[in-house]
Amino acid sequence: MRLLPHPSTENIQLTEVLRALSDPVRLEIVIRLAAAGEMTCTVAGDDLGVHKSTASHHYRTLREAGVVLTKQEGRLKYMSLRRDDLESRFPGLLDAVLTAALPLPAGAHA
Amino acid sequence: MRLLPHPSTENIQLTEVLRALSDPVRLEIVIRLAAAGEMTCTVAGDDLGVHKSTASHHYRTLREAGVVLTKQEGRLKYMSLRRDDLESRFPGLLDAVLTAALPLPAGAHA
DNA sequence: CCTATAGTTGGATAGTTGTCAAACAATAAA
DNA sequence: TTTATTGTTTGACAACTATCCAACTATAGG
Repeated sequence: MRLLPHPSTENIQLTEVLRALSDPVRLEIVIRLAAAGEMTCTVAGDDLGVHKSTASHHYRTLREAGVVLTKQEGRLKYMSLRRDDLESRFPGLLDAVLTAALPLPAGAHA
Repeated sequence: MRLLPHPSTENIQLTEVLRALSDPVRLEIVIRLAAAGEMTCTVAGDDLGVHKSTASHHYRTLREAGVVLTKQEGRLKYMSLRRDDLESRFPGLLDAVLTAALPLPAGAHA
């Protein structure tokens, strides 16, 4: 099992995180990771409407911004949200973005 | 007093807000507005290290993203954060960004 | 070894962005 | 009316971005 290069928690920059999340394709990937937890690039990038190489660039952007953690096992690469790291660095930020991005669950009352 | 064109609250888009906030110069402007409330463009843009025309473009970006409200009085333009609009549209988002962007106040205990 | 799978890399391209400089517009004040 | 102030617009330009396609790498399985 190999870990790809990532920024350390204290080196995650706010503007880079915001920028990473500001692209609709990347935001969708983050939403999927939030809902399903760890998943391979293929699954995360399924039906995104972009070429696989484009998706690959987005994976890298998310990883380099410190939003996701990527580890390789065999020929698969697993991505997951760095929830704890982001929460400790920027409390409430990821939750606020996910709340804003997700449709309100059915049955939720205002 | 004239109001410049702004997106309505329900038309504020998450990705556009995130993108607007992802530039260091614009984030600094937002931080100043959060600290001092309404202020003129000149004051908001003082010592940003960019040309005034560059700052002007950033004002427009913030306005068009729905982050700030701009009204003209005489030859001055006053900008203010659309805190309530952003809070109702994306609860907790602006606060999380400001908390992340601001240095911890002296005397605050972890 | 051969083939399929998973994902990255590099090239090309079209569009966007941040920046400055210079000119402009609009209001206020002398 | 003339001048100063406030901010925008336009043009230019370099840098960056999102995208696709084709080629590539690496691992797994026959």
